[in-house]
Amino acid sequence: MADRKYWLLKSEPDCYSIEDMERDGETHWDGIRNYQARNFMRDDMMPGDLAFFYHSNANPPGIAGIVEVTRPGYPDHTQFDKTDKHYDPKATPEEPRWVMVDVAFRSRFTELISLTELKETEGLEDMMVTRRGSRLSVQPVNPDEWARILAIAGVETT
DNA sequence: GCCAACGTTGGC
DNA sequence: GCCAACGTTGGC
Repeated sequence: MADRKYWLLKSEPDCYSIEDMERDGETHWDGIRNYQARNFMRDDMMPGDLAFFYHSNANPPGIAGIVEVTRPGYPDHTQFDKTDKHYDPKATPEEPRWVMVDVAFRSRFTELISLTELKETEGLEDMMVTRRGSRLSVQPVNPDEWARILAIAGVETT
């Protein structure tokens, strides 16, 4: 797949971990409430794209595995649900504000690649996640960075 | 728990 | 449109 794109998706393992992802097999990536992240999901993520599953707010934080996008952006149902933490009173089904994608489990790394290790790896200096203060929860990853990280993980191909 | 680095909100 | 106040993210 020549035009496949690569991503990094953050999730707090206390909330939803790579183990949960492996167990579920597939899930909605809902609850994203940041416009830049939304735009990536709405405009750029396509089925077949691959993403690192990143554990944030974790000890240690880092990349835990890989998921594949299986459905492109569509309205995030939690924005309409008054009982949901991510309810948005300004969103309507006619004019939804937030989107989600579906992702499927692909692999879980034998060992998590910690943020410290990412920061120490040559060639990853420009990744958003290795830069201080980066809070974006959906980030593009370039093919070179993707390959370098797979090499660390000891994964042959994906 | 602290706090830096944001993004959002709302008064003006 | 400016910007201060506030809320959130997320490493440490």
